Amino acid sequence: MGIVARKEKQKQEVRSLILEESMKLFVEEGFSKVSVRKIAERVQYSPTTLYLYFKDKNEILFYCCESGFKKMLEHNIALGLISNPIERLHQMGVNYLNFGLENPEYYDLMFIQEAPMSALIDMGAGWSSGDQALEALKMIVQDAMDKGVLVPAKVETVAMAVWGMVHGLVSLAIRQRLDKLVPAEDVEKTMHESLDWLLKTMKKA
Amino acid sequence: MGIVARKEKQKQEVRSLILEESMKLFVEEGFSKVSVRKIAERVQYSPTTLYLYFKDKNEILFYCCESGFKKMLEHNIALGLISNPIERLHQMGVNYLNFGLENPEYYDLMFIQEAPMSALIDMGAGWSSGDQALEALKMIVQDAMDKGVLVPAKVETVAMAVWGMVHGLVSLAIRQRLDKLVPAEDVEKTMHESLDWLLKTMKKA
DNA sequence: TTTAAAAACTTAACACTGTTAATTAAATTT
DNA sequence: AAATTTAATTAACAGTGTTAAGTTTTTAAA
Repeated sequence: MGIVARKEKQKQEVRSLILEESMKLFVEEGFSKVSVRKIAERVQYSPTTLYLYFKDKNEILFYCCESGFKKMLEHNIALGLISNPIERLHQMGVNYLNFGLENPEYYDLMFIQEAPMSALIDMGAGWSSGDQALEALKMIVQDAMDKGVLVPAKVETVAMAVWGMVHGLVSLAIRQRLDKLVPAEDVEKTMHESLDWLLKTMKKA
Repeated sequence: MGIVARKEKQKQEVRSLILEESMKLFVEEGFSKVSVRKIAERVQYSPTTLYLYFKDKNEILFYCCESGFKKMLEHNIALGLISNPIERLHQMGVNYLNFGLENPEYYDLMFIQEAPMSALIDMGAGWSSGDQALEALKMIVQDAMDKGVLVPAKVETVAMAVWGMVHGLVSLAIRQRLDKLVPAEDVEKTMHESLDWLLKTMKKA
């Protein structure tokens, strides 16, 4: 069955091509400007052909999202080198803020838009990439408590608090809300100060 | 010039009618389902007539947003009764979480969507309702520091941290992300635990 | 009161959007 | 070479925000 394998490979190549061009498009022009027709034009196929490779637009966005998580995880590779769990958590937060601010379009897709989650439900799949990131967060929090540098509490509660805050900061910044609290030029700095404040505050005295 | 005044009043009545029906529509059917044509049908005008009363759809959404803030401020009236600033801050956070969870469509518009902020820029107006809410937050934080129940820090930093966290929790919940961290039935409870944790943690020992 | 001007509203249209059904073209198997 | 399967396309539906041009209604002036 060498021929059927080759066919399958070709199909995968077209899929990859569609995803690649989709991502280029939405990094260049922004999430809201991405349309099926524009993607189709880029890959030199008719718009309806995309539906032979993906269920719908949401599914395409879902896979773009996955690639965003891959990008994010790359940012966190060096994290393992930091032994102090509080410092590691801090750096993880810094990386999160930076990723969000540097890749607002990806961030939007990964954590704000509902399209990828709708696709997830339709596909009956799991949020594997996201779960991986959350697992890493919980591990660090657990580790910090085990080593006694954090006041004991339910791990999920603290993880949710930390994630909530960094996500809150990034999403408010992306959506032009934080510049209502401090001048636009101070937003990024103050975001980092807020994160510093949280970690200093939650650190066991 | 009683006649010109009456005309102006009539015009305001049509404006109000449009806004009322818009809000009904988007509370009933959700933000994403609201369209100019649907609003027009409800108010029994042609779609293009709405453009005689509002610059564009964003402007309509902006005013709906304003009414959302009014709703939110009502929730916070009883707040003045609480004298302990930490407790007041805590209750403010609880109100925020509840408002978001109970009025996801309004919350979406007020803090997640970019449409109202775009309208703001186009109109050259200020975010008066939002500013009012943020001012209240800053006041409480300042008060808490003055009374020595909070570790001293820059007010904006702490205010941003607190807002960031509650917004993060609500927006992640609304967008179906928090149920990836804890089971769906525990989301609301854990959100409140996270808030409790933050306030307990930041409280001066 | 009739006529001219101004205001209010509508129809038609443009340029988009995601998506489906029917159809044609290409590749593969018989 | 013919039949069958696969791949891709065209046409179309139902919807979106918005603008320009035309119509009706109301007001002001002659």
